Amino acid sequence: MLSLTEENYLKTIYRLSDGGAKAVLTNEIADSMNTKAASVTDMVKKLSVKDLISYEPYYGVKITRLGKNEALMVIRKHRLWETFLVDKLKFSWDEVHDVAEQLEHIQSPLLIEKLDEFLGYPTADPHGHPIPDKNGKIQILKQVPLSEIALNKKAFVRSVKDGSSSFLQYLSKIGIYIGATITILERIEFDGSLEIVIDNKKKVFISRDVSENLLVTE
Amino acid sequence: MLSLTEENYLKTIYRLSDGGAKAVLTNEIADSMNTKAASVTDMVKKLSVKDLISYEPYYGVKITRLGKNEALMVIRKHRLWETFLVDKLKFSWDEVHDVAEQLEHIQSPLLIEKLDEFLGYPTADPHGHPIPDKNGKIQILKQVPLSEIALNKKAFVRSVKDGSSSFLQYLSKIGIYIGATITILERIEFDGSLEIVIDNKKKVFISRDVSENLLVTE
DNA sequence: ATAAAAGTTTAGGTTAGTCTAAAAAAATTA
DNA sequence: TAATTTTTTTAGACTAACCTAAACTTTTAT
Ligand SMILES: [Mn+2]
Ligand SMILES: [Mn+2]
Ligand SMILES: [Mn+2]
Ligand SMILES: [Mn+2]
Repeated sequence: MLSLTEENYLKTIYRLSDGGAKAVLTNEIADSMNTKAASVTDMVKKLSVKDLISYEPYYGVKITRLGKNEALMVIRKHRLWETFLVDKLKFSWDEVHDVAEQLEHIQSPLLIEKLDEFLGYPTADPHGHPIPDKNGKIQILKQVPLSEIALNKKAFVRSVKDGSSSFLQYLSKIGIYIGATITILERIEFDGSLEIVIDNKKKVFISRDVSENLLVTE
Repeated sequence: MLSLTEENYLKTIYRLSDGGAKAVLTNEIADSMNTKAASVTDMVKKLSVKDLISYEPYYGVKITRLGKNEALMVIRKHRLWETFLVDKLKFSWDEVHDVAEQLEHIQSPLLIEKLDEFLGYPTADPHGHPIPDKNGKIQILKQVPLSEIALNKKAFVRSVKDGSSSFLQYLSKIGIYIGATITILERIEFDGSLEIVIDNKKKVFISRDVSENLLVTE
């Protein structure tokens, strides 16, 4: 069984490698986890011995099938718990991440099975992120940043790229939520900001940065 | 903030001291936690510095008001989680303890507040044990072991003294649950075992040991 | 192609929590 | 009361996860 720390490393490596596609460098992991490169080197050696990643000194690490599966199970737990917190306990979507970061490490297959059932086998968490099923299968929806949508085309908000509290709180404040309808009225040449209308009702201006972190479908 | 280990020590000391009443010896703690006396000595020094217990070498430890409150908050979390697992996720009462042992260490006052509300502010867990409120107040019900009840008097099962899986599974098997009605038909002189009738329907024999671990009210 | 810079690993330490074995204190027994 | 046994503490070590500083590779720049 993996330690809390090992689980966190695997999750980070999985994310930084874009789901196992590319190799990840020591410093990337260190930056992402707020640790030092020397600590990362120690840990990747450990994970390597357990066949969760393959590690070649100076060349970074690649996650193995085994490691990928472990990472997906942690992500599954994280997102199921976030869904529980929002759907059942009435947390707002900007309050759940830190608590889920703790809950994701609870070890009990039965608990996750029953939680999943209790929630009605959800396929996405409160931020629109897909929830892997018990076999690690993820339902992938092709989404694009709002910034790439043409003028006057209706788009539906599906997920957020950045899940930080401040971003989520800002979205709530201006009336954007998962499922909202957005139409771009004007694209400002100068800074790439957009004038949009939300749910055919509310007109607001959003920065390029915001539009790039909103993923939508047409 | 307390570590998981510190929380577990405090909970154990609280329990072994009968809620703070009496002093607890090093070896009692060691036995109860499956550690060694030397480890306990180290930890009680640490807890003592934090004013959670008072410790005099060779004389055992007494829990302070502060330590008692911390212990009660861990117990509160443990019992709320057990209630959640049984009431919402449909765990059976013999499956919840080990998972709650993990969940009790999640740090989030908001989570516990919302969980309590979601469960309808329960006052007892699935084993009939009282749930401290957010101020640490416990509702005490005077209960007696079934072994002390007179013949042919109706008694209601309120809680179990022993919460082990095997005991709980046995109770379920013979039809005893929290709230069940029990009447003693005969007390066997030889070994103190009892012939009882459950819910005015089912007659069974139970050992003295079982009758001493069932707490009832008349 | 060599020197400088950047990135990574190694060496050696720290802390929390654990252990065993030895020393010390308290309790029990003769 | 003195000897023995039991309990507790101290001393010294171990592991997981972290750190800083130094050494070593790899990359980039001259
Ligand atoms: Mn999250
Ligand atoms: Mn985590
Ligand atoms: Mn329990
Ligand atoms: Mn615990």
